[in-house]
Amino acid sequence: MPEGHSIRHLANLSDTAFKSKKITATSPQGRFAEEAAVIDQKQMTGAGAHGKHLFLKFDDEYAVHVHLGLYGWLHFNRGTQGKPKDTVRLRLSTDDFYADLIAPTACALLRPNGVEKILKRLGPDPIHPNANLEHAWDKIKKSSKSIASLLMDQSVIAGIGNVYRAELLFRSNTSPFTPGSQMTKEKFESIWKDSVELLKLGSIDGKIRTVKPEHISEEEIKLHGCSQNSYVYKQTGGFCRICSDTVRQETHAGRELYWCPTCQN
DNA sequence: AGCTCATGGCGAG
DNA sequence: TCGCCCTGAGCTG
Repeated sequence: MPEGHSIRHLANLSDTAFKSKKITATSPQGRFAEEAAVIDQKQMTGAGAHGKHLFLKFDDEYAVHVHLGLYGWLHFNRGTQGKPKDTVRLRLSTDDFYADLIAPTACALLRPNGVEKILKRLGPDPIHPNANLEHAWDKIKKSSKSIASLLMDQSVIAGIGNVYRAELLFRSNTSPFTPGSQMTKEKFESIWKDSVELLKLGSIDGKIRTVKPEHISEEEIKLHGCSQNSYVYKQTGGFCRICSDTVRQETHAGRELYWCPTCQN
C-alpha cells in the first residue's frame, strides 16, 4: 500500500517494462475501456511520479493519471499473460511484460495541461533531486496546524503518508502536536533530509524501512523470527525500543497517529 | 459467508 | 468531521 516510495518504485518498473515500447491497453473491468482504446497501440514515452501520483505518458500527447488511494496497486508480471481478474481497471502489456491496475482511487486520461494542473496543487516531493524544501517550509512556518497534519498535507509536502509521518516524527524526536509556526528551520530541514533518505530507500523495492539496524535487537529477531519494522507505527501499547515508555495512539484530524511521548517532545 | 481494517482523498454539511 | 469510494487479507463463525 502506497506512499511516495511506492509510486517512485512503480514509475521505475513502468519505465523498465514499457518505456519506448508500443503498448497494448485494455480495461478488463470495463470502467476505463474508452480511455484504454485511445492509448492502445501508442508508444509509452515514460513514467513520472510526484508524491502519490503516477503519470504514464503516451506519445507525449496523453497521460494516464493514477492515484492508488488506500488499496490500489499496479501489479507487474513477466511473460505470458494470464486471464485478468475482473477487478483489473487497466492492463498494459507488451510481448514481455504486463501490468494490472487494481482499485485505484483515480485513473484518468489527461492531456499534458491536465498533468500540470495536478502538479500545481502539490507541494515538493522529497524524492525529486531538484525538489525545493523552501516551498514546504514557507507554508509550515506560517501555519498553526500541527506538524503531524502538515506532513500529511500533500499541498505542503507530496508523498508522505501515515507510516512515514509517524516514523519521521519519531526519528527526529518531534512532538506530533508542535504547531508549524513553532517548528525551527533546523528541525524541519532534518525531517526533510530524513524523508529524502527514507523515501529513496523505500523506492528500491516499494517497501517502507525506517528502523536503524542498531535498533533491531538480537532478542527481537529471535523472538519474532524477523525484525519489527517500525518504531511507533502500529506499535500501540508496546514499549518504545529507545526509552521503554508505552507507544500511544490517537485519532488526529481523521487519521491514526502513533508516537512516543517521552522520545517526542 | 460475513465482518473489519488498511500506508488516501474527496465532497457534503 | 463524517461518509463514501476503490479491493483484498485476515480474522470470525
